[in-house]
Amino acid sequence: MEFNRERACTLPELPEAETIARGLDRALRGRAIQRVEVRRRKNVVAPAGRSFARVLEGDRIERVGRRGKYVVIELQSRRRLVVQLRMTGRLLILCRGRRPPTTARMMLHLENGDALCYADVRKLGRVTLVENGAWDARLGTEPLGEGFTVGGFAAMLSGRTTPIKVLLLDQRRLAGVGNIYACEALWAARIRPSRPAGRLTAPEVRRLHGSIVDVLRRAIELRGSSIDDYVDESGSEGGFQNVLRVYGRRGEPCFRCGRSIVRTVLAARGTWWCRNCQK
DNA sequence: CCGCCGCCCTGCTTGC
DNA sequence: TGCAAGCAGGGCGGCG
Repeated sequence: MEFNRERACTLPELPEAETIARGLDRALRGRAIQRVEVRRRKNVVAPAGRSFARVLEGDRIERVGRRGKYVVIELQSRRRLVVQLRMTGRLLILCRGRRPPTTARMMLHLENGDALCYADVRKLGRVTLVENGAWDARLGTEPLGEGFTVGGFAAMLSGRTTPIKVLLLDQRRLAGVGNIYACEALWAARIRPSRPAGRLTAPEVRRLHGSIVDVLRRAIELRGSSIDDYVDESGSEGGFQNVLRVYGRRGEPCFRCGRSIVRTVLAARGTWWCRNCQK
């Protein structure tokens, strides 16, 4: 593994969810679900009074997409499987006959003999079966969607005293940015993570908006960041961990000014930044 | 509406 | 060397 820095977890965020969703869409489009195996009930959520397995069996996967950090498996019945990977969740395609890992929590056995496996060492993730209607009402703007404008972003920050980094992590405002990409975007925009959100100047807001979009796009191109746990649907690591500018780099020189990167804690999250060039 | 805290979890790191 | 405690952290429910 090339990434060998101080311990900092990989949390599947928007670019990782996007990479997984694209891979699953290619592999699973049109496949029928023959049998559903729930290996750990707590990681699976069904609508009240419904059996998760019974509802899904016989349905067909129409496409796989993403919303924020969630992977969304859309079914022919108009139902959806919403997968929240949290810290260590993985969605893996197991080719016919391949044994699932011991951390497998849920399996969809498909008609061609392959299986989709939800695995999760720490058991914090969830697979939720959604019957119909909007499930994502509490999720905010998609940072790579048309709705994410400089003006909209400025309005989101306006009057808020919350540290800007805490606001970037709030999924009800912006859906998909997690700890890695919040740190990276703030470094790129030269903004101190603890700055009250509402006090950013207009040029800073514009810069940060651009950095968020840029960092997420580049991370998707490199198929996400793999630090501890993240792998895509085929078990391959991403490449963005090799181009991180601040995340996990405590004590190492800033790529811009050469000063030592520091780690502080903000809203109980490790925060890496440069004291000299992030103002 | 807002902010804060504890919980869920396991594995790695730290300290004695 | 061994073992226990501490830490990591996204989302959510509860509280003030």
